[in-house]
Amino acid sequence: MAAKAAEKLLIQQSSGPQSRREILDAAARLLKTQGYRATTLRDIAEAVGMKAGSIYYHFGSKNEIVAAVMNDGVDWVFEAVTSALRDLPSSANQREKLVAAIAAHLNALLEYSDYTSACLKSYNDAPDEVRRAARTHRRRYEAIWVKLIDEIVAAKSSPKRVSPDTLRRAVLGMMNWSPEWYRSGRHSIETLAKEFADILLR
Amino acid sequence: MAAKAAEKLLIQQSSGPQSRREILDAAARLLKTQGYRATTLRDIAEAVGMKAGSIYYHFGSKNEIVAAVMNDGVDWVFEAVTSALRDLPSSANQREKLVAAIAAHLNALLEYSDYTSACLKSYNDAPDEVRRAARTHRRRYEAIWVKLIDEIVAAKSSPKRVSPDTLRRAVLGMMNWSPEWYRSGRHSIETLAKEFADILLR
DNA sequence: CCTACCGATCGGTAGG
DNA sequence: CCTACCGATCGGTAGG
Repeated sequence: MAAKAAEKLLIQQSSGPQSRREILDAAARLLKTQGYRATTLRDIAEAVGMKAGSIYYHFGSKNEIVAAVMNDGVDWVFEAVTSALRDLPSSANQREKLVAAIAAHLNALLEYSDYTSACLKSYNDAPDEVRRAARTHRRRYEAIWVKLIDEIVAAKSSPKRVSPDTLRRAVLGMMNWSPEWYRSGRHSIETLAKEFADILLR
Repeated sequence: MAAKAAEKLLIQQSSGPQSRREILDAAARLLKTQGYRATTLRDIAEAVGMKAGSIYYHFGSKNEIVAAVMNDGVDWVFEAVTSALRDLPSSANQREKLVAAIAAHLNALLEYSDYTSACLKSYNDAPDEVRRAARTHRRRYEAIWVKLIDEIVAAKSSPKRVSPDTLRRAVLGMMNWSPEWYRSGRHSIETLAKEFADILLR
């Protein structure tokens, strides 16, 4: 009896880890456009062809889904920028490093990763419990920019009288504001990265 | 009978325009911290010591309140930047104009106007009907920055190879991202404005 | 993984 | 300006 019930469950559900990822993909896509409050479990369920209650077979709560999306989103852009810097020749100068980092960040945010843009869009509206979970990831990512900008300032490649904190906040602001105006196809991320670097460097 | 009912109404309500403005003030304060979806009519009503249904004595809908806040918020920062530029001596150079405009914008966004920050926070989550109403105001405001940045680029005071569009989006991004990290008292808007201008100018 | 449902809350309305 | 209420919708649960 119990075995038969278990068998029935196996037929009704898709392969476990796969639908988990499908749910996160759908949630990321909805979160990046609608934000935390407007994205309902019913929206997510419908996007993956499920009923609302079935989501709880894969996740314990809406916030667990949102937290997973946000953490993955930060980790994704962390990996993108880290590997972009790692792939640079050791002869690369400050400007080339900065352009590579900006391009990788913009690419994750604007083209590649619904997860990264979902995090940016939803972070401030998510409850404290979710934000606390994401904070560790965010700090790890921001450390990349602290180091990069500090190096630039130390090498006197940045404008005089501008503190490292302000310079870092400026570049993050320029980049993270871009979803407000960027249109895929109409703008080139490589060109934007070079322009942003030209603004920031002396 | 009808006169007596009207008299009773007059006793129960505060003076009309005043509570209208109180409602908008409360809505602006809630919208700037919680955003469009999380700000409920019950929140707004409670903040002004009313019951939820009574709000409809002053406004036709939640969206009417939100639209009024957003339009006022853009008009406020428009006036702040316009008068800051007007008050400059005619001998003012590009850098002084840019610093004045940035300081006025940051001041409205970070210190003075709940309405301006409410608009920034809520615009993307508000329904189309509200955004359409605000769009006219936003375009009028953005025209200030188009003109200012175009003048700077024409005077060759900006970095080479950076288009006016990108330079304008960069400064707006730097400024509009500031609510993410700015802490009143710990940062000086005057200092920030000068640093931002130093980043943007050659 | 679905059906059926719960309590809470939302924007808004009727009637006074 | 309040009381009392409406239909819709939310996150979440029980039971299969």
